Amino acid sequence: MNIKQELPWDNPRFRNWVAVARACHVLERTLAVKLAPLDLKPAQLDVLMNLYRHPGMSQHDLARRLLVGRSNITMLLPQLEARGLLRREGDEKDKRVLRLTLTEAGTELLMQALKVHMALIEKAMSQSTPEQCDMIGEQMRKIADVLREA
Amino acid sequence: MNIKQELPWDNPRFRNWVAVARACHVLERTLAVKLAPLDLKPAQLDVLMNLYRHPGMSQHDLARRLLVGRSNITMLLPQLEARGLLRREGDEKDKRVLRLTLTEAGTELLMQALKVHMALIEKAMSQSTPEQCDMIGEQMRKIADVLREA
DNA sequence: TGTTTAATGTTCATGTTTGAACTATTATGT
DNA sequence: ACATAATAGTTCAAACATGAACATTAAACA
Repeated sequence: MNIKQELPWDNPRFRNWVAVARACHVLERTLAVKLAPLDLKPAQLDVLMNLYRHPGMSQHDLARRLLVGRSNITMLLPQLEARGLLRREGDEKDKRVLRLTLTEAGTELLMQALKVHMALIEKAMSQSTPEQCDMIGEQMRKIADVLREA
Repeated sequence: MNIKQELPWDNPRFRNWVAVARACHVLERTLAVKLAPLDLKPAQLDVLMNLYRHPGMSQHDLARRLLVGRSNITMLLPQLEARGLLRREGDEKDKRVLRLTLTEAGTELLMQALKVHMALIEKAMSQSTPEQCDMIGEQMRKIADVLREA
């Protein structure tokens, strides 16, 4: 039983990744608080953002983009649909799929939420130079790619 | 109604932060899968890690470190205690607080889990140079600091 | 064509997270 | 000392996420 392996805390990659995870966590929690006045949760904002950028998405596509299960989407959408923020319409060619689109009200609310989200991110990343910021984004995209193959 | 504000997707800080959040999400999900053989969830691993580094912590301190509510800790600990991974002992001086420490078995399991966690992080960050990696960690710590005051 | 396989979305049972109300204990202030 | 505040931990109900099993529809292929 070799307990005395090299401890991760001595490893820069480990320590630095822990910092990434913490920053993510803190920002997510802060965002939840700031979105509360709009009666919107971060997960719901993610839905609206994706529908704005990719109108006509299926629920399956949305689930894959959000990295959650399909059932999660099924549970999530009715609330938003009931609030008139999005529409679900059956696809003509493939009767299995439901096509998702934002309504006017959904777009409107999204824009308000984006102001909040944007302001928070601006504040968070205001310490980084544009070059640092771009480098971070580049590395993170690589990480996501590497892991999706894992 | 000025819908045509500058859209966040044109903003480098926004796009890059989205990449950070995605990378975090993917790594967390992957970690959950890889920890499954040890019958351990990421949240539980976080507990063990913190107790290893800060033996004798109170539940309140642990909750603050993990950025979760106190009740979460109350729900989380009994499972780990029942598995003999940690001990909860009342403080002598302040009868309100419970002091937490890892058992031998807890330390043992933690070491195994850390190997898994470490390997995953190594793989994820293998694309970054040490300088890039340190820079990322540094920026993320700044972000956490900035937001905790928000 | 007819049969098998795969894909989409839903349902449901399970486990997790959260915040508010509560108990017990300690600190503060008069 | 005594009343008031604050703190540590628990309980509980509600919100949320997850994965397996299911129904419906489409694709593959014999």
